[in-house]
Amino acid sequence: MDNSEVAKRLFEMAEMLEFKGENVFKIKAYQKAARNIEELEEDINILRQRDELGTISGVGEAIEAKIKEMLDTGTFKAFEEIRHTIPQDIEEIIAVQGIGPKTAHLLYSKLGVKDLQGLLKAAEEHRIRRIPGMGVKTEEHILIAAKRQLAEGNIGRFPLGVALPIAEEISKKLLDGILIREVRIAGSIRRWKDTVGDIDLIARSDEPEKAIEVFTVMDNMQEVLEKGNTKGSIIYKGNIQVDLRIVKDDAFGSLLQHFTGSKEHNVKLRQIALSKGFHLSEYGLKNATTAEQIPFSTEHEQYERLGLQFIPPELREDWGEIEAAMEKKIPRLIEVSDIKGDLHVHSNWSDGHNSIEEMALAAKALGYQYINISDHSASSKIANGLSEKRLLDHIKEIERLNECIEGIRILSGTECDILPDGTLDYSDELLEQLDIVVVAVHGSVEQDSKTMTQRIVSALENEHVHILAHPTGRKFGKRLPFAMNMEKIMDTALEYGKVLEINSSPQRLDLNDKFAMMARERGIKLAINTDTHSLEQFGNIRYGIGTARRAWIASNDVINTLHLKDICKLLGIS
DNA sequence: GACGTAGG
DNA sequence: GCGGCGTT
DNA sequence: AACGCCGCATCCTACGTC
Repeated sequence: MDNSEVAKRLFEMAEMLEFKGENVFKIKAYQKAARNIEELEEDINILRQRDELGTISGVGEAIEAKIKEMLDTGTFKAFEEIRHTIPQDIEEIIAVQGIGPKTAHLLYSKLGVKDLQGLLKAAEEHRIRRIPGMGVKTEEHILIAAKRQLAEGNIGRFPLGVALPIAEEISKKLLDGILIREVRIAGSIRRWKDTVGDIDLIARSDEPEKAIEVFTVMDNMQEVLEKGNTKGSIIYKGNIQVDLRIVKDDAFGSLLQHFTGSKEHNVKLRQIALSKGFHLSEYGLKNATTAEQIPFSTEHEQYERLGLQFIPPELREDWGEIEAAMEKKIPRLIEVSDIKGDLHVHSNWSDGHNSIEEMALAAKALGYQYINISDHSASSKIANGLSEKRLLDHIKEIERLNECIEGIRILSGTECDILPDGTLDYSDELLEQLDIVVVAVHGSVEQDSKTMTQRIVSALENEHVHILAHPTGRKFGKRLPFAMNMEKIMDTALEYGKVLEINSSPQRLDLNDKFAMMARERGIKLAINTDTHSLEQFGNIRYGIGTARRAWIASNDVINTLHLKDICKLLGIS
């Protein structure tokens, strides 16, 4: 077992103890030990060999013995014993809105509820309201929440590309009335996380209660979860939860910061505040001795008061940004306006909707200096991929257009399939005639890790290749990432000077934040492209930029921030 | 007012 | 359950 | 050195129910 597996077991143990209603501090002790093991630099097996398990903070006599047992046998007795006393599907019950470990345990011990179906039945038969402590309202809520949980297509998290447009739509509607002056999207959407659990909004209003009221009766509202003085919570069309929070204007910055999170970032900020003698909350700082409240109308002021440089929302994950901000070492992150061209664009020659000319003019209108028309290659039959002959015509057409369109350079490219054996879909002679060669895996996506890795490595070794598009192939709700060894692929990309793509399509966002960070740390250059198939999809660039910012990426890590002249020089384009 | 749940 | 503290 | 005692709580807040 490695560190994370040991930590996971300890976390599970804590959860089970919580369900059992064990001593809170005991639960916390397990969680603390697990957290510290997770963050450990060294391999726990090596610590064990040196008999230094006890030096891990939070690991005492009892947990040390359990870790040893785990390292030897893969589990420990106390874990197995307690597991048999707890129903298997308890997690799906705790996942129901409004039910936590205490209620789950109560329902189990009094009614024998051990899975979602049982919960539904208990609610329908009105058995829940008879338990002391539970009432009619609680039962009604459980019934609705359990049904929602069981509903078809309930996936829990939503791709950012689904949630953000809904958040924008709701924000606009809320601003229609006169009660609400300003709405801001907060939470994980504001941090540009690739999937989000809910939509978090904050607003400014002189009459918070009325504003919340308006929110809870808005169009497409399906269910009201909460309606208070400063906060409302609804289920919106599409089964997505939306929370709205309102505070007075003077604390708007504090609220925005709080509701943007992440939770881990907030906890750390609050610890810093404590060390300076303050309590931090969504209302601002409170002097620990005098209880004086200090609200902040902007996030900038609040960070500054804590002795920190301003931290962009995308970095607020407790991935080292707070330490960097203390030393004033937050980098200047890439922005949409840094992008000078799009290197992955489709036209109606393959599966795009618009002509090359239309795409070029749209890009020019965005202020781009160049686009790479990268239509599919012959093997992508469904995508109307270009035969060798059609590719030659494609090249000629681009030549012709470049002569008559001013103000933007159309690069002649391809999105060439990497065939299952690692060879490319076009001959080297043909690839040589192109300005930019983008390669990607499309078919045979089920290959095992070794084969897939070698397939991509072979492609990257080809001297004509410039960019690997959507490297992991994932598509939200449709396809998991390929089985592949990303380390090896990155090693190869670095060795051969190849560029990895951050594909901005909101169903892909591939590379994701973590892999993009890994690439940046290794010094691999990136390209942030839209993979657009229509004029509107150029707008997806914001998703790719958001992902890049989460990876701490700066303008100079990305090749399509270069001016036309410089990118031509870099890629050897005449 | 206590408790449980949920939110970042 | 951990770990710092005072006590023996 | 061994033992028992006791505070701890990754932070701070809102809402609904009983």
